[in-house]
Amino acid sequence: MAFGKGCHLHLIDGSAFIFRAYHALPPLTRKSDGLPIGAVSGFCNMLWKYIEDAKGSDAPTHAAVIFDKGSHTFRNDLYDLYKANREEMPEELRPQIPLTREATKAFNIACEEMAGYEADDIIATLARQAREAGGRVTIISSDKDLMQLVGGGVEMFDAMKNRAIGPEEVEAKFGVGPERVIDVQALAGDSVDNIPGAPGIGVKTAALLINEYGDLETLLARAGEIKQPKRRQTLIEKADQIRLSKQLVTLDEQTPLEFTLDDLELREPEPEQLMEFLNQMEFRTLTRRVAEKFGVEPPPVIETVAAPAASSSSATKEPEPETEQVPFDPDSYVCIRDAEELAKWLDEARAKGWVAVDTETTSLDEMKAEFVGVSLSIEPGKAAYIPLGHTSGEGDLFGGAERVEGQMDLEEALSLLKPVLEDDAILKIGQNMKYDFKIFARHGIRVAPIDDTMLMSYAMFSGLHGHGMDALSDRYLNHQPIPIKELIGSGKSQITFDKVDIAKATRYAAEDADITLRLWQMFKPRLHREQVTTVYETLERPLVPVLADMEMAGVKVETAVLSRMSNAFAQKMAQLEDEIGKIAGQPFNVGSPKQLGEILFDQMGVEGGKKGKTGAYGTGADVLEDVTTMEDTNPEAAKLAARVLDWRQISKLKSTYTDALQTHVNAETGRVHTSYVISGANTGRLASTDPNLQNIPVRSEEGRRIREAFVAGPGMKIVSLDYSQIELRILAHVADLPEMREAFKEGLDIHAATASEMFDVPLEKMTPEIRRQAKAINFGVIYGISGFGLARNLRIPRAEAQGFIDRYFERFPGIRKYMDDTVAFAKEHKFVQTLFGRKIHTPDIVSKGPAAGFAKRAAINAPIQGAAADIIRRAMVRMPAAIEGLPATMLLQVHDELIFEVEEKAVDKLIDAARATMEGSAEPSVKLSVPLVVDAGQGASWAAAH
DNA sequence: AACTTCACG
DNA sequence: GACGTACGTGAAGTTC
Repeated sequence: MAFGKGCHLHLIDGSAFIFRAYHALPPLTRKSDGLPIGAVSGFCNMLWKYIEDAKGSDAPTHAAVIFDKGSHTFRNDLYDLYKANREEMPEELRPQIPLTREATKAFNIACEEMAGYEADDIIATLARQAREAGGRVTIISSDKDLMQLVGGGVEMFDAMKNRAIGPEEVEAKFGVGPERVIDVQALAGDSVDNIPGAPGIGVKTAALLINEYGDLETLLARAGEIKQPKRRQTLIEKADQIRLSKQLVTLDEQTPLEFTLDDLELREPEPEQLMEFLNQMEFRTLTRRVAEKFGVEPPPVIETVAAPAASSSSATKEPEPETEQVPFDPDSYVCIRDAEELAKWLDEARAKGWVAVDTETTSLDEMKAEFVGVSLSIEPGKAAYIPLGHTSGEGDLFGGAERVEGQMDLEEALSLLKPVLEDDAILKIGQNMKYDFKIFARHGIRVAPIDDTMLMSYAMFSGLHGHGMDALSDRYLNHQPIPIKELIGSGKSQITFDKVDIAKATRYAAEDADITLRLWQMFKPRLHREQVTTVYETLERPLVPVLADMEMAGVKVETAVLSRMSNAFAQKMAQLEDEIGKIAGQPFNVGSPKQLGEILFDQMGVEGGKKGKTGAYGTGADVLEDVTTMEDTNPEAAKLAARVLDWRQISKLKSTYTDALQTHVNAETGRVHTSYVISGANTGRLASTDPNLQNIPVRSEEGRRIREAFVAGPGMKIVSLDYSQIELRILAHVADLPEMREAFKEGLDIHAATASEMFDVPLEKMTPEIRRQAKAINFGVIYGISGFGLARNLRIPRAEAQGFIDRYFERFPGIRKYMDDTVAFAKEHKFVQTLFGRKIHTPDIVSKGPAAGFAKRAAINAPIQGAAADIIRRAMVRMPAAIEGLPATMLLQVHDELIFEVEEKAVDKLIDAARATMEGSAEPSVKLSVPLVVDAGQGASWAAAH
């Protein structure tokens, strides 16, 4: 039926329905997999009720549900702060948005949206068209922004209050008729949508003014006549802002729609289609109601395996894929070679609200990597690869290799990808997203929002297995991906990805995106079941952009300083080698523990045993140190050991630091860019690689000088802030040690205070030796103390060490309870937890033999080390906002320390802001019973800042 | 690739 | 009664 006179169009504001449903209902989840489903449930119930209610005498002939699409509209182009203070869409809600589209279609109601326009604009346009065609319109919404449309056959209906909104109701709200609503809104502004309006003028005053002058333009033209000086001044000065506001609140009645009113003709739901959807969502009640209504049998209820309340994770292979899995088919993957095809895929991503993304590049180093291709996946089995930088031939000094035909232009592809990658209504899913984030960031694209399957795995399964894609695919999808080696080879003959044939690359790269999407679909609901959603969302995921920015910033390193040190070290080493050769009676490779062992123990007759599976002599520093004490029995060996120790120290500094660091200086930036592995340590700590900047020497005077090469740029300073004794403070809190808590509150030297408590020595009579022993015990406790270990560390008899430990437990009874409770918890659950909910799995806790001992100590240590890691992660996530506007950059993290580069004049401000953020970062999640204290230092170099 | 050693918190 | 033991990392060099 063509739309015309006598027709009645119902327009449902879909977004309003969704939000109302979301906020009205408790957070329901789908039973079979834990998918959040509350908003969809509410949405369906509202639609059903609407259909039932709409059947009276005034029934609609045409109807549509209108949705917003994306968040960027033409209004953002007019005013970049439009809706800028909108809160992020709740995490639980995001995956439900596409489902509400599906629900609408299942109800057989037209479902419309339009990129670049708000739902309100589509509603305005349809209302105008219907009005002009002589029909009537009812807008199902109570949104005040739609009230400008009321009149001339258009009215609104508030479904919650069950009342119509006509011209009288609009006038009651705005003080003017519908035709002047936008004038009032332009003046009054709107804090929700961040429309500025005229400062100091609200709806009441606006209506007064409009009623007096007739309309907005007249008012602005005659603003000079206004008596109140403040009001007059505002209207004159802010006229532009008010006109802009009017533009923003005015709905676009000329939205270019791709459908007509006739397409919206109301249809009865198809019972089967509808029930299949409802059943899939596992809405039992509604499914039954619908079945009754249509007089058909409800479909069989989906068998659900109730999710266990506690964690169900185990070290064994998961039998997860219960439902039929779409088979992997590399031949089905699409190779995207032109803009039309890419646009098609991106539209599907928009419709779904998510897309898995993976990049292929020429290097593992994100700071050097060039784009070779991008792969996308929208649903399991459906993936595509966009080749962008494949080359052939060798290339030479004068020209790059030849570009392979049939590839999109990189810039063109990126310009199409950018709006999707930055659209906050489209979730970008990746495996190790920090890598892809950095590649895109270097091309001016900030990917957001994101999900990362590697980090999901880390949050759920830390301690159980690795989180690389191959391992996850094998374990959870029972699928072995194409090994990268098959494409690029290995070792010396390895090639870069751009040299890979496009057809092969498509099969490999698209598969990665496919796997990532499948893993995500499996992991997302499981985060809830494992109760680590908050950990993932507050401690893992938000770290991705923060770390990416730190890594991209890099730290300035003076190669000249390092080079000078290298030369000095080389000289010293040669000298020592010479001496060592003379003592040994023959030259040998000092760097070879095997040769050294044979010379020391076989030729020079030092008493000492073999160890290790290989049967080689142990020649570690502790062994050699023992040998140096044999001046009386074997003076030659003692001397040799001492020289070797010196040589080893210098060799280490040279090869690992002064030499290697220089090779890591990026040619373009002149700085060193480390890479942090978020899932690197089981406890929640980060790991730093390529190069590792978390183990730059500091303990020895010689080594510490390497930090002099880590410098600030001109006019800048290096600032270092570190948590003081954070692990002991956490121990004092979690193990409930009142004496230690008090010591921290009083700001005492904690090791001295411990010594005083243990050995009954007053603080003023403390000796360095007693304090040293107490310090060793304090650390021992954190590591899961044993008499043997403490004895070795302090080089005292085992019985004496055990005596210390007994005494410690006696004085701090909370310690023993903490240890016992933690181990018992680990045995029961096979994991331990930090204060912030991070889980660290300890499957070996039940094994027999030495592994059990390791697992036990790891279980004792993990909640402490892990909580400290959580605390600094929280600080890092908050840091960008905390130091916003300051000329400062966060550069490095070293477990309990954050390092910044700051303009000299802002050093004090930076320290204040960063310290406050760090000291307060446990809150509000955890209120510690001990204060967190942060020490700060500054200087031209890292050495000076420490 | 495994092992040893040693740098850091 | 014996066995092995501090917790968490990454990199370089040697050996197999």
